[in-house]
Amino acid sequence: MSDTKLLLEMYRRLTEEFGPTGWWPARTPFEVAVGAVLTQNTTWRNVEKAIKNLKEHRMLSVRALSRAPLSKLAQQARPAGYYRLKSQRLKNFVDFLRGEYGGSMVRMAREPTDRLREKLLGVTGIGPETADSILLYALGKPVFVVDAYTRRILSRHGMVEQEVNYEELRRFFEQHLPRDVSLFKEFHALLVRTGAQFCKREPRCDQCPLNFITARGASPRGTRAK
DNA sequence: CACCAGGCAAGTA
DNA sequence: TACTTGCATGGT
Repeated sequence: MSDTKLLLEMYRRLTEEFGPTGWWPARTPFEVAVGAVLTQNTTWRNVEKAIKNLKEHRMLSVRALSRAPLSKLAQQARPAGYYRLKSQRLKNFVDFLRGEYGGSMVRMAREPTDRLREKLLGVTGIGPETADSILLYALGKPVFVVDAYTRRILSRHGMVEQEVNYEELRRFFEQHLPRDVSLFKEFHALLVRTGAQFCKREPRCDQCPLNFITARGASPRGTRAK
């Protein structure tokens, strides 16, 4: 089976299992970007608390985040973990957004995707996954987001090498899938959902909707991605 | 109690 | 370039 067919079959089964996820949950593109920073190496559950704090203190806007003292921002970001780092990273992003695009996500979205991606990666605290999450989920650009679960799931099923780097894995999806923003959004969300439920340190591959993949040297038991 | 979560940058050799 | 370490709360 071709990689394309296999990926689409994975997607079909995951959709069948979980239905549409509707990810990313946020009211505005800016809120997506804030969430993307806060969720670095952190469960969404903890991020929700931080977002809620920011909302309750009316700090979830470009202006408010820009004006707020770092210490106050850090206080609200606390439940998301790494809060001193992340509050500074939010500041970095907002400074960038204001400096380059007058604080407008809409204006930022007009930048050609490749160039914008490079510029986002230049902001301290925004790495590949955070940049791509902003591009895809906040701005609707056709960029596939890769994360730890994506790598773990694909390598465990023998579809890529375990040591595949971020760019290679991203290209794998973008080359083998139709260039469809809704598909990219939903597929990545489903991979995370599946990973979180079935692919943790004690994998439950017998219950995983992806366990139909057996013909590619899959070694689902005991293989840890890290 | 130990371990880990949807990363990232900075330091070392 | 390749590897290591710090960052931090909250859930299991």
